[in-house]
Amino acid sequence: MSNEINVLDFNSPSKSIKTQCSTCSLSSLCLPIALDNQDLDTLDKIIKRGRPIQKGELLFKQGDNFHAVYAIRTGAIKGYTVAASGEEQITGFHLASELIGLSGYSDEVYPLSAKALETTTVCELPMDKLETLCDQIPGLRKQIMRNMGAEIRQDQQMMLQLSKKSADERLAYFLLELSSRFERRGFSAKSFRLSMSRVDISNFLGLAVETVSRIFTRLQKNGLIATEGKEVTIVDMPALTSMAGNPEIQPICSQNL
Amino acid sequence: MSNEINVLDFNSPSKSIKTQCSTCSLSSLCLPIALDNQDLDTLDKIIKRGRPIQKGELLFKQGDNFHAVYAIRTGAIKGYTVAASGEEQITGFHLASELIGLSGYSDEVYPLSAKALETTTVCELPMDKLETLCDQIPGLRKQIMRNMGAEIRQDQQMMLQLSKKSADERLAYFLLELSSRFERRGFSAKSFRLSMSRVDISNFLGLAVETVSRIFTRLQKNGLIATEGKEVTIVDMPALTSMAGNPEIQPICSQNL
DNA sequence: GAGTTTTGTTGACTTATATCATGGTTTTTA
DNA sequence: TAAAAACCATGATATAAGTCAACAAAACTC
Repeated sequence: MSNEINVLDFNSPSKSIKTQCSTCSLSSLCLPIALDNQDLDTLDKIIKRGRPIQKGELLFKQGDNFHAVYAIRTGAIKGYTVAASGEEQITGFHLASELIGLSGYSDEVYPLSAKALETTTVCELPMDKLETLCDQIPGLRKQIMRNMGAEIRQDQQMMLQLSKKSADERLAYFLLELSSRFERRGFSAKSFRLSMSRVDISNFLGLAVETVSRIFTRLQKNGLIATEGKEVTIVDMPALTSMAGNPEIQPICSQNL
Repeated sequence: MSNEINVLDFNSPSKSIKTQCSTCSLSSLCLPIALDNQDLDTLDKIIKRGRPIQKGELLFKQGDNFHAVYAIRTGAIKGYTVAASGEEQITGFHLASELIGLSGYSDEVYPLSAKALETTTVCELPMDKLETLCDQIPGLRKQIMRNMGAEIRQDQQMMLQLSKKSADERLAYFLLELSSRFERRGFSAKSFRLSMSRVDISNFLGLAVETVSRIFTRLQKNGLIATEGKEVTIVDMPALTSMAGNPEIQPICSQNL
């Protein structure tokens, strides 16, 4: 079973484990970007590669003890917070090569839950080990702090979207932002699959599902996009961009959180 | 002039500088919380204490080269991002003992501007020096990462507010959150001065000024608060709390960003 | 692969909040 | 300290987006 192979990988000699990270197609996007071979090797040793988590399963739950951060290898994760009153707010969608969980750092517990949108595999970085490494490898510490900085920047960008932009602008922004993230990963910027439901999108954007649905329909009628279920094709990129109101889409950064 | 005295302080022998941090009334809230005397001393040496900045002055500007983070000693700062389209979004108000600027870490430039809401004094922590210290003092590194984690958590909390809560709930939340931050600093939780304008509040909360104004008036009529200009007194704390919809106000953390 | 559940679309109607307009305060500046 | 500017309050009106309702189309499940 692949499960056992993973476990074996984890316990095999460092050389073969190192191959894992250094041959990983995400290596230029994921954490090790600034690390030399020896540091990579050291990092490799602490990474746990477990069985894939299925759609709907939780990677961690709001309030859980903060014990690890996760790098997504394949699949997609949604992060969401639940208010005391029960309202849920999706705080972000996380794709392959992105890190999730660092916000647990401040409180020793995760302030959000993370749920798989499809079958997903992750690299688990246990905090106790990562802490030690951070103090040994300055490059790693920097990389992680950059990551956190990027998340702050992005969340604040989202605050602007939520409080100042119209429904149209928000959805256009959402599509463009996804497009740019797929492109960075070597996928098509024009055609991709939305792994999240319309409900998830509407929740994330602070809109009603019906509104999102209507905008999707209108975008199609106006020839800006084409959709077939969850498959989206951007037909008129300039028009979509102008509809988003000239957004700053991910202004260069080592990580898209 | 006080300006020169500050410069002198900065260049005086370490013992006297150390006194600065260790006698600072904010020391239990600010960065050094987890540091022993020797580490405190080391940290002290890199801190620049410049002249106060006046109301309306910028501490740094969006796009500026990221060269320092700032701990606020007295006064208040607003942080805000400006979209390409010109809309401004206030991302947070920062009070004494809080840190600002860490989000610049990811991009080498500040992704927001920071403007003084009143005359404000800050401790400047130059990044080049702070970087080095982070690699020498694990406690300092942890403290800063906690800080960043807290800011992420808080921004995501704000996303929920902006996308799921009514105008009433947002304003109630805002007042309670400020109240709790003042209390942590040893000030009254019931009575405090809003250093920001109604326009700033409305911008932060994603509302029109008029809406904020009306809610202030209504809260007074209903006996939940009393106001006199920018002075606010919370009269019926339970009612205000229930109006906010049982929010989680700052669930314990070493830093309020 | 028929039935059940979830997800998505569309229309009619409502509502919370924005906008516009005006006047009164407070603060700043000259 | 008078004039200007910025800030705050309140009413009347408009509108973007929410809610409710009904149905269509996927996606599970037994």
